[in-house]
Order: sequence, then structure tokens, then C-alpha cells
Amino acid sequence: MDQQFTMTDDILKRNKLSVTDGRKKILGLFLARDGALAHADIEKFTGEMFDRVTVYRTLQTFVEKGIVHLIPTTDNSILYALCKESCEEGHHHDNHVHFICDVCTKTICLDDVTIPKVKLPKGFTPNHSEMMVNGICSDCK
Amino acid sequence: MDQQFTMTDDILKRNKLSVTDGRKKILGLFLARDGALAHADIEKFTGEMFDRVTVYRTLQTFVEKGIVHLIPTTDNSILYALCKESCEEGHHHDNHVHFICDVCTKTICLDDVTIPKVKLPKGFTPNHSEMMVNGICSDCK
DNA sequence: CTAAATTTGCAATAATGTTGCAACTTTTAT
DNA sequence: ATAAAAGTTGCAACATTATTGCAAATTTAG
Repeated sequence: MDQQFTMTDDILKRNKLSVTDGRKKILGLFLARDGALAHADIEKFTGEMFDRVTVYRTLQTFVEKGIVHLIPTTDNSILYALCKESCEEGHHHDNHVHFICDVCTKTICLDDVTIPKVKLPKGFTPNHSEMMVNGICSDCK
Repeated sequence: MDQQFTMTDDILKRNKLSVTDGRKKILGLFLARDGALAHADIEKFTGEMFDRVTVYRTLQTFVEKGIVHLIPTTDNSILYALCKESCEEGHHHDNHVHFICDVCTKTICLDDVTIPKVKLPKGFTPNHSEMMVNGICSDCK
């Protein structure tokens, strides 16, 4: 617990952010969990602890700083997941496949599964790719 | 024009839907366009012609019937695109890559580019995949 | 410990999506 | 062609989700 306390502090300081209760708590949620989180999840976990606006702004700050990244979804929800060390401000390295479990509905970053290149039709120039696979995760098997 | 009039009617009838002005107009928008459309786009094109609720319900119906399919996005917008012939009610065949142009922001279905299979970690069972590539499209090159 | 900088919470506002219901339109069956 | 049945639409109200400005509170730097 003390370990994680300093861990969140470290990450925040490395990113030149003030160390506040809200940021520590929210970052702690990401660290304690393997899957991705939606704004609503965070509100559920933090309860009445912080204002909705603070949660929105904290997540936005984390994305800007490269602490978390956005995950595309088919429904219109926004999902956030922790970035690996290699991410820096304004330069995400989220070049991995995201897995959505149909059973537990968790979204998991498969950090070791790289998105394959595809051959595009004539005239199309690729820049960045996203890939999601859903199915059954290792926990629900 | 007469051609497209009967085309929309045909599609609606094939799907056992009443042929109404709203559905014809919205389906016509999809047929007239190669890219995907958001709810807001449709409202913009149809103006005050129909109620917001009608547009929502029409899109929902089209998705259910397999006339259009949903496209995942990184921001929280919902995008719809026409399905190919092979789609049927409750059984979409949207196994293709979607391309988002960074210049014109259009989202285009690359119907001939199939989503490649990836090797998942032990314990994960795939079911369905989505893939998006952004970059510069053939029109903006 | 204090001043400056940053962050938070509140209130107001906006944008987006949903539901029930009565009026209207389309379809079906005479 | 027409009337009843079925299906669709628009309105109003409501719910949810997200954004902004600003004053108060907290954090950081000196």
C-alpha cells in the first residue's frame, strides 16, 4: 500500500503534475487493475469523493501527459487504459491490440500483440492503426 | 434520380420496413456517399425535415436490419456506414478495415481489405475483430 | 512560511440520447 | 378503392454525459 502510494506520486512527479488526492486515487485505480476504465467506472469507485468535473479533467490531463491512452469502442463509450513506460507526453505508443471480453466485459491491453500491417488500396497512405478483438479472456475461460 | 428512388424502396422492402419519407431520405444519403455518416451529419443534411428522434430511430432500425453497420471511433462518436449485400438481419459481415482520412476526416469502408488474424496470448479466444487505419485517403492525396 | 501557480468544486449551460403517447401514414385484406 | 390494422412519426418531457467560468482551496517553489 505504501509501495503504491509512492508509485502514484512518482508517476505524477515524472509528468510534472501536482500530486493531489484525486490524481493519486484515480491513478491508483488504474494501477490496481489490468483492464481499461470508463469515466463511469471511476465515478463508481470513487463515490462522492470528487466532483464529476474533477474526474473529467483528471482523465483529460492523464491522456495529454501520456499516462493513459484512449481505446476506441463500438458503442459510444470512452475507455482509458494505462500506458506502458514507453509513452511520453503527446506521443503515445499504443500500437497494441485491445481485447474486449464478452463475458466480463473488461477491456485489456495486449501489450505484446502488435497490430499487423495491412495492404491498403492504391492512393491510401497509412499513418496509425487501431485494432480490437473481442471474445473470451483468460480469466473467463 | 428515379433510379435511386426505386433503389431505396427496394432495400426497405427487402428488409420488411415500411417505405417512409424519412427512411428513403436517410438511406439515400448513405447511397449517395462513399463514407460513413454520424447522426449529426444526417441532421445537418436533412435540416428541419425530420425530428431528431426520428433520425435516431431510423438509424437504430437500419442497424438492426443490417442495412448499415456501426464503426468504432476513438472519440465518443457513433458512425454508421452502409453494409454490403451480404449482410442480413442480426448478422453483419463487416469484417473489413475502416479508413479514417486525417485530411477530410471521412471514414471509408475498405470492403476489400480483410482484417488479418492475430495470434493471441494463451487463454484468449477470439470472436470478432475490428480494425481502423487512419492516414490520407485517395481523394486527398 | 509565504507568494505564486495549480487544482478543485460549484453552478450554470450545452450536447446527446431515451421514453411514452397521441396523431398520422403505410400496409394489408377485403 | 377503402377501411381496419399495423407501423411510424413528432412532441414533450426527461435522463445522461460533457463543458466552461470563476472563486475557494490546495500544492509547489522560493
